[in-house]
Amino acid sequence: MAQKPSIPKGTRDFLPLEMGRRNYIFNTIKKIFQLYGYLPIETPAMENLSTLTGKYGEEGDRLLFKILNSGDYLKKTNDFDFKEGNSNKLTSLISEKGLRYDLTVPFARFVVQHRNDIVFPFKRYQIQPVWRADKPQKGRYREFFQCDVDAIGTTSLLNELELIQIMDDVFDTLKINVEIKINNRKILSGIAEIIGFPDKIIDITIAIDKLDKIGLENVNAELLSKGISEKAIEQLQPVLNLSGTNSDKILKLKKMFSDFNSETGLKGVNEIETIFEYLENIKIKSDVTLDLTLARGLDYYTGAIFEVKAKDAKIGSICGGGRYDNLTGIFGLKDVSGVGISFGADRIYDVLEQLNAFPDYAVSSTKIMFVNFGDKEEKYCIPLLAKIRKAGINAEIYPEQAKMKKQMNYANKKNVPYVVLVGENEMKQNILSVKNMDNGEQKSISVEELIDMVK
RNA sequence: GUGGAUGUAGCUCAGUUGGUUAGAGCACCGGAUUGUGGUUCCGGGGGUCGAGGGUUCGAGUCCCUUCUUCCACCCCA
Repeated sequence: MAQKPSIPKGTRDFLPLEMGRRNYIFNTIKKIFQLYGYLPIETPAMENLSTLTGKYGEEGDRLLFKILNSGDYLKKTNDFDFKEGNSNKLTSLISEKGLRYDLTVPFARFVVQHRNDIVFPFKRYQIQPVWRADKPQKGRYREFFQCDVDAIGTTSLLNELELIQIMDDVFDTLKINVEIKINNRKILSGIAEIIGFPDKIIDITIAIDKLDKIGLENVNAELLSKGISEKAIEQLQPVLNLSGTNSDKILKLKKMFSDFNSETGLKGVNEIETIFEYLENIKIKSDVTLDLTLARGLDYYTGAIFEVKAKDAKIGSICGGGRYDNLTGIFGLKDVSGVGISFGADRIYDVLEQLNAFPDYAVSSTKIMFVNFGDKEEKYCIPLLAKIRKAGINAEIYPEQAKMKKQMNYANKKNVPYVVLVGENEMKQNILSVKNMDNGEQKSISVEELIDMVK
């Protein structure tokens, strides 16, 4: 019985047209990464679960795709495990591998494992799919591509600057208007410290991250429900209402942190200030704004955090990242700081589609097609084809001796600009009848002339 | 994980208060036209009406379950 073909929820097939467009995105990103001296690496689709779990917070663990052990995957379990109903424990017994959730954690693992084979500071880029067991919706897929750039083994803020330049370059080249938001985890820590709830930093950041979405009142309500005192929330208000230019904000924050003697907060502000100082000397097309409500959920960020939003399209962030001081520590390599960002290729695709901003790039497909008239003609055409291909021109011969109409139709649908007809007459005279599919004109020329014409 | 909408031909969709053999456009295949495509005309193939169960003389249509896709929340690229 024929079954209806389908693919898993949240995954997609890509047609040739879509692949052309996707490659346009990947190629521009890749080119810019290389321009800044980053080198490519790849890591496997699956990692040991021990590498992945606990790195993305509770929510992240839930979204990990786990792979069932091969063979009799139940052999390590017993009746008690099932009766107990502890699915976390059960999972560890039947699954030891999972699909990667992002490219940053596998990269940290990679750095530790290959520390003797790479040169520090190590600048790498990586363009590969990642998987999340999320519920799919607009701009959210279960399999999607991330394009990561990270510099690891250096605390220099020049890296942060470079990443901003890369973001600006990429979106300028792709012609997407964006706002680059920047913040610093140390500032957020400083604030949590000042208001007396340093342990609640995660709850606080998640709440204020929602400010532009749910409004000030709801944020305050959420903070209260997370056990933050009213007095502390009161203290937080000037921060939430912080406005003005980037330098205004920096000045106000500086004052606040020195008044309250918060070393961490001050350090964060200084970092931000340095980055903005760097930016003064170069041209950046995108808006770069200091946004204190930018929190980002990932637990491992310790310094700068970035997020990019498209101004003219309604979709989540299309790029994000930050600095992590101790990601390699979990794998046994201490004191290696890194910073990186990740471009969401699939969302960028959606934005470009919404904006109708894909260029009319030349699809690199067949330029010349030979019509197939019969056995004798086939044999005559084969060396001609070889010659054309040798000259670097994409060419093909219709593989069957089908009706003219069918062959012409094929060429037409594939947008082949030139069709070559070689029958008895042409063979006798040693010429080709070449039809221009745009205007329908046809002329008799030699192979050499054809090559010159198409080249 | 929570809530809402959705599903009819390969695609986009009609289908009356439940009533004969479920339709259209596009796409596909063939012919008009055996060495000339994109236009036109004529013809043709294609459906477990998402799946399973129920109500009914009778279900694409009503009810239940389940799955898919989309949207919102959570979270995120």
